[in-house]
Amino acid sequence: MAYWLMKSEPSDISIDDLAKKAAQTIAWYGVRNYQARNFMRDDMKLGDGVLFYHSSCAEPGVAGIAEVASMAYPDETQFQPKNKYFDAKSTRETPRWCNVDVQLVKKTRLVSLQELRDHAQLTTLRILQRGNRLSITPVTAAEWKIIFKLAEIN
DNA sequence: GCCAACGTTGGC
DNA sequence: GCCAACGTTGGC
Repeated sequence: MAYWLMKSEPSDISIDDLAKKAAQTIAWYGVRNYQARNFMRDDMKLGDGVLFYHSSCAEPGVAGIAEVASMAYPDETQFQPKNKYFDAKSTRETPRWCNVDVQLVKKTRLVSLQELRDHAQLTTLRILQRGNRLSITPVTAAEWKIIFKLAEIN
């Protein structure tokens, strides 16, 4: 079992939006970075743990726990000409982009970016590294355990 | 809105 | 295949 941190802009899809979806599940569409895509396509497995992270907002941080709910499959938005994620170079025969489904496990208190930064044992967390912009990053079991516990403290 | 950091594109 | 220009990300 692997663990991941997945960024979402709450103005697009927040943890509360996810909670309102059918089966509290969404397709993680819109990833247009090869490294992030490869994580979904090559490494994600059903049941992998996901830290649902709010980015580009007033209070960036981990907002809840989710899990990988499907294996990767073609991202539908790449085929939709009016969609902002449309990719003219992608075809049904050889799709370029894929996504997994992500299902909410539970909303937690917000574990802020600052709190993550301040934690002595989280200095290795990928999103805290200088210049990291990847929207999907692996999380170690040790990091997961720490953040999971932090989120539990209400 | 700024800006640092990084990824992608495309001319050569 | 190099690399300058450009676009995007995301915290502040």
